[in-house]
Amino acid sequence: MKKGELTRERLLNIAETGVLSKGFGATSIDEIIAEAEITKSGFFYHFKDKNELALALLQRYADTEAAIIDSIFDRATELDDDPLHSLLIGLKLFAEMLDDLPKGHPGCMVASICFSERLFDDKVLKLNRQVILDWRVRFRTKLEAVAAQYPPHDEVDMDALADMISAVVDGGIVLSKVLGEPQALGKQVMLFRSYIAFLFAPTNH
Amino acid sequence: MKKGELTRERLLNIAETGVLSKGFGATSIDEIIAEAEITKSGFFYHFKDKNELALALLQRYADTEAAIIDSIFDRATELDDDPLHSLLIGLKLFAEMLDDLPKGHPGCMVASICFSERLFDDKVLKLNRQVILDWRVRFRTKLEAVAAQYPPHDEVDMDALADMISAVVDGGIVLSKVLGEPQALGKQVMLFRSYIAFLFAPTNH
DNA sequence: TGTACATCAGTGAACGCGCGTTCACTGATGTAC
DNA sequence: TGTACATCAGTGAACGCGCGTTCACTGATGTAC
Repeated sequence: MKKGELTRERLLNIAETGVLSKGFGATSIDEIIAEAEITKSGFFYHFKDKNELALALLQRYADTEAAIIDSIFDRATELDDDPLHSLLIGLKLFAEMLDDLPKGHPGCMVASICFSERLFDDKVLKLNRQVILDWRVRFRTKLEAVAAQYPPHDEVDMDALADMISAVVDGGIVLSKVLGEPQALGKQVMLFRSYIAFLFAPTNH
Repeated sequence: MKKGELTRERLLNIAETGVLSKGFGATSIDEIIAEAEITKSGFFYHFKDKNELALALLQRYADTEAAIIDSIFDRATELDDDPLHSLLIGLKLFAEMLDDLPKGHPGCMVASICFSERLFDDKVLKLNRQVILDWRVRFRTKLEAVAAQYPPHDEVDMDALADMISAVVDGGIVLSKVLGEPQALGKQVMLFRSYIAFLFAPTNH
């Protein structure tokens, strides 16, 4: 990796922790460059303005999160190839991973951006939307595979059900942060898992 | 109501819509006073600084939300005094109310404050925590009444289950805002309701 | 292998605007005697 | 009923700081011939 890319990456790392803990508006460029030990003009060499920083930040965040989720659920499929069981295993692994983060999940970029909308241009807002929609597709596929084999015991909108994982994670992050209880997030994911288990439970016959 | 209280209330209303749509940091005093048609010093006559505004805003928000929730669930108890049925009715009424809000739920004050922590002093953060804990107690009581009569079919942490309504609402608000789908929030509440129905479903015997 | 030029990865100084906050003052309303 | 004073609900002007952004410049590295 070239020198410039390294600096850029360092700037993104510092910005990320700032944004996730304090929000985007409260994370100033001055603060980022102070920690990165670079001048302000150096920052603007890498990002033409703050919007471009937000875009890069969100993009990177979405990519790494997606990779983590995929690896977890791939592992779950390795352990059991039944769609329902592998989904339940995946959700448990996911919850455990969230619990193992030493200081709790650092917060969700999507929600963070969502609550300071006005500071961003259309590109950022569209990408934010896309991130949620990607999660929807990702889980919808799994849920449909489950539903094909285990008919659900309640009429549910599959898109909404797929979105529920995003909602529970985002809501769980809020809980964790506000209460100061890092394990709150993992517990919420386990409750969602419990719901999935009921919804698709095999009928005894 | 005296003249001063009226102005104060107007300031709070304007500030509230600002904070809920754009976040606290992005809602400036200049903007609030412009809409209220008052001078800046007039604003500082009512609130000694921006933190005091946040505190008043959060307090008022929590109170009115609590009143709405209580009236909905009181109504539900009127309709059916069985604890499970009344909870399910209450959740349905709640979801319908959320769907009927013309532009969707304006956003959650708690989450909004949560994502710009650093701008607030301890008082505000403590109150934010208290609001979540109040919701916990409120729902925990209902859930325990249900559990006493209908043993749950899964071992669940009652506090976490009570918190789940907060998580689902906050997460649902994020979904609604980011996707631009106002009905997303109501759907999430209905999914939570579906979970409650499974969890406490009477056993056929 | 040496020179000329281009690109990379920044520096340093300045700017202007918006923001929260302060402070001395004021006209209208309420209260005491 | 009239006067004196106090409180209420603000006004108007100024301040200083931090913020995002710009612009002219520069030393180090890479590339062409």
